[in-house]
Amino acid sequence: MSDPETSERRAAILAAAVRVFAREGFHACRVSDIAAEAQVGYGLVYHYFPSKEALLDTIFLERWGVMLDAIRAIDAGEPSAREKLAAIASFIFESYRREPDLMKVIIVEVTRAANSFGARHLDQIGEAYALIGEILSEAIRRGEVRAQTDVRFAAMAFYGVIEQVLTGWIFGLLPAGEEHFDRTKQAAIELVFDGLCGERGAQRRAGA
Amino acid sequence: MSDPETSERRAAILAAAVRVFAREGFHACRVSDIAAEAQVGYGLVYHYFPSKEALLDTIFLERWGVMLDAIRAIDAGEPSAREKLAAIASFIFESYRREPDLMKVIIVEVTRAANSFGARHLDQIGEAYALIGEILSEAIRRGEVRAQTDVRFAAMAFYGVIEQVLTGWIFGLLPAGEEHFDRTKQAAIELVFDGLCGERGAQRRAGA
Amino acid sequence: MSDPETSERRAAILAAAVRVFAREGFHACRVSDIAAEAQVGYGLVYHYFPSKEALLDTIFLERWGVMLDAIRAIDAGEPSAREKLAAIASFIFESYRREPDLMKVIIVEVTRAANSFGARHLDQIGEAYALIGEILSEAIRRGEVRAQTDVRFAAMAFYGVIEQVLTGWIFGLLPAGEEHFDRTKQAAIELVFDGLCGERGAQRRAGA
Amino acid sequence: MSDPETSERRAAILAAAVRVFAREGFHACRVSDIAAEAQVGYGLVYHYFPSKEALLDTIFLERWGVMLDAIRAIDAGEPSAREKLAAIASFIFESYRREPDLMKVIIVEVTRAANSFGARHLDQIGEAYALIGEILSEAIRRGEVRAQTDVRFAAMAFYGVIEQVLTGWIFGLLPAGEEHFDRTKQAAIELVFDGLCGERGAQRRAGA
DNA sequence: GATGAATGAGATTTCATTCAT
DNA sequence: TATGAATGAAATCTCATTCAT
Repeated sequence: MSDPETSERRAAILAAAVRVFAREGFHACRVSDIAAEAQVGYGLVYHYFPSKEALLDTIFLERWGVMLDAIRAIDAGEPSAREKLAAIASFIFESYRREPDLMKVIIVEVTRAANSFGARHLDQIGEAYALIGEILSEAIRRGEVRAQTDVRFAAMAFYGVIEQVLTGWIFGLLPAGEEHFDRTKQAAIELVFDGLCGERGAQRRAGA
Repeated sequence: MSDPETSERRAAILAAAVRVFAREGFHACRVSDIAAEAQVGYGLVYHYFPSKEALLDTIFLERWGVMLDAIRAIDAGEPSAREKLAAIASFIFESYRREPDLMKVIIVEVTRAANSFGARHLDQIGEAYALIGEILSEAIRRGEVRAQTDVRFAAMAFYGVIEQVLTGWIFGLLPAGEEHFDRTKQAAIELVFDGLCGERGAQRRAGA
Repeated sequence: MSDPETSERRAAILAAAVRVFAREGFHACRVSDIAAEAQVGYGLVYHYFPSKEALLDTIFLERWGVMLDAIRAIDAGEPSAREKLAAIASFIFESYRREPDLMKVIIVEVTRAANSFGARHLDQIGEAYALIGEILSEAIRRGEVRAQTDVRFAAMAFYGVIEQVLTGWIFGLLPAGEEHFDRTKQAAIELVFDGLCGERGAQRRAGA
Repeated sequence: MSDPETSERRAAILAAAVRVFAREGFHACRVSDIAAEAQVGYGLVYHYFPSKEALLDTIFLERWGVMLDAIRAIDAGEPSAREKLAAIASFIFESYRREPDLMKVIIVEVTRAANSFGARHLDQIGEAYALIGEILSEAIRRGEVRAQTDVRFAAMAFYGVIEQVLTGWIFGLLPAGEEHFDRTKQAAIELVFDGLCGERGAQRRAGA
């Protein structure tokens, strides 16, 4: 109860920070905006977090950790690489559907911020690519995926497709309604596995 | 010669801004850093540009315009969609090879900056996706690409793969030596057209 | 026992404040540092003292009162001015030997702090000079000290010598080991009474 | 002219800082008070000085350097130790007469500030004592001063007498009018050389 | 054109103090 | 008594921008 890590107010500040970072951007917003959004005095923000940066670090680390765990669980649970990647894409798209602000903050403020937070959390970011890469390596061994595939490239490409779709949603360049999530997830998997002109993959799925 | 748009000093300031934005980030750097990099007094920056933001706007608009022109030219010149997209990927990778700082700035500071420059230049950014989308629409009509493909999605996915590779180079997560540019370009096209498990595409190219 | 003035915790807080003020300085330290040093919650500091300033006021007033009492007792008890001043110097040096932190705080944070605590406690500080001055006035009447001596000046000079020695110890500019206390006390009295070149005084004492 | 070290505005800021530090104390005053006193925007303070602390450092170092130079010159120029110390006392008292605020700042905020500026400038402060100590060592060799004198102690005591007189003036505990400077200087030298009861020294001077 | 001194709004952060428990 | 979460005034410092030269 008195553990500061589980304080309700702390959680409220974190949630407010997500909304404010998403709405105004990390650099454009002020700590007092976050405090106001959380309906607390802004001194309390500094009671729980040493700095504005620490807020974003905490948000990212917590969420990214959840994603890494999810990827590991998927890797352990699903049978084929195709289903694994589909599950990963599902998880990320579902994350966006449920918490678009959080995903926006992670992508816009961390994942591409090569000069600040991205550089700081490179290990965490790279870990995601590595996990996806391992799934692909295994798929090559099983014959699921072409042998000559560059695993590292393919992992990044797969993640790039997903992140770009998210970016499209964030910017309003791609329709984001409920009905699109599933279709887009399917399309992403199809693209990565079968390509734009691969009838075989399409047929295989049609027959299934 | 006396056209302020073509002044040598102006160009030096712009080039310096690219280097400094790439090195330190737009928010972290100071106008005086840019002036120092350009070896001019920082008052001169304000002689040529109304604000720090205008520098980044200018950098982005100029370069993005060149890219849009290139895409249009490629669209007009190449025979097949595959070759068109290959040429576009080539152009972008080549741009990075020649001017990595410039591309880093565009991707990191503009293209994903949903709350600031990205939002400001959404029309320009969207135009690129639209052009790629048109290439794909045409390809569907010609039967080059599966009919059921969601063109908007596919355009973003294609660009997402490219941007992610660039991001990998920027972060040092992907090997960036000279020899990788071509191979990666090929892999990107192959992935998008043939997918990870499409032998047909690979064979087709092997036979060519 | 239940008198808040004599509470054990209160005393612990006061003692902790002395250590912390001595170690970090009044301005540089935080109330929570004092509470941590006293091993109490920092709310308790405010239970016993109305403010951080009140802590220093209490420390100073308490100790300075002890010193004034001691001076008065010495004045009443010792026969000659020389012995009186020697006893005063002894008392102060002894105070530093036993409680260097306390004396450091009094000198550094109060006695010379012309814009804050020094000004606030000017009456108390001046009282010490006045008492010493009275001893010297009496000594002049008795012929112990030169008639033309400016008593106020001499009192301050005497105290100045003592305080400077303490400052030297505080800063580590003067050797502060046990063996130096007595020697320094003698030297201070000799200097004030006999000066640097007065053999007579030295001889007189040697003969005694 | 354009040397920032000799800028008029910079000098105005420094002079204003002296007045404000003297009037309100280093900790109690705000940088904006200094800027207002100097009649400049407070950004300019940071144009010339990196921090509020740097202002005090600069003030101290500049002035203390002048004093050390003066002491060295006096050491080289005067014949006897008595005259040397008299000249040093003169110089310091004269400094206070001409620039009481400056001397107040140096004594109150630096020379006794064991936890902040005093500690930072200990070398400079100690150098003054060392120079005075050398004068006394030489005086012992020449027989001017008792052989058994502890030089380090005596140097600090001498300086302590002077500083205490200054403190008395600062606090208004000692009369500070023009006519007192000379008398006090004489008294300080007499005290240190002849002591409170040394007729010999007094006679010697009376006869001179 | 070119410079950099000058400005001041505004941001982060600290920490003495209050107060509910 | 005792605690420490909560508050917010206030301080330092940064830096984009202006402007006199």
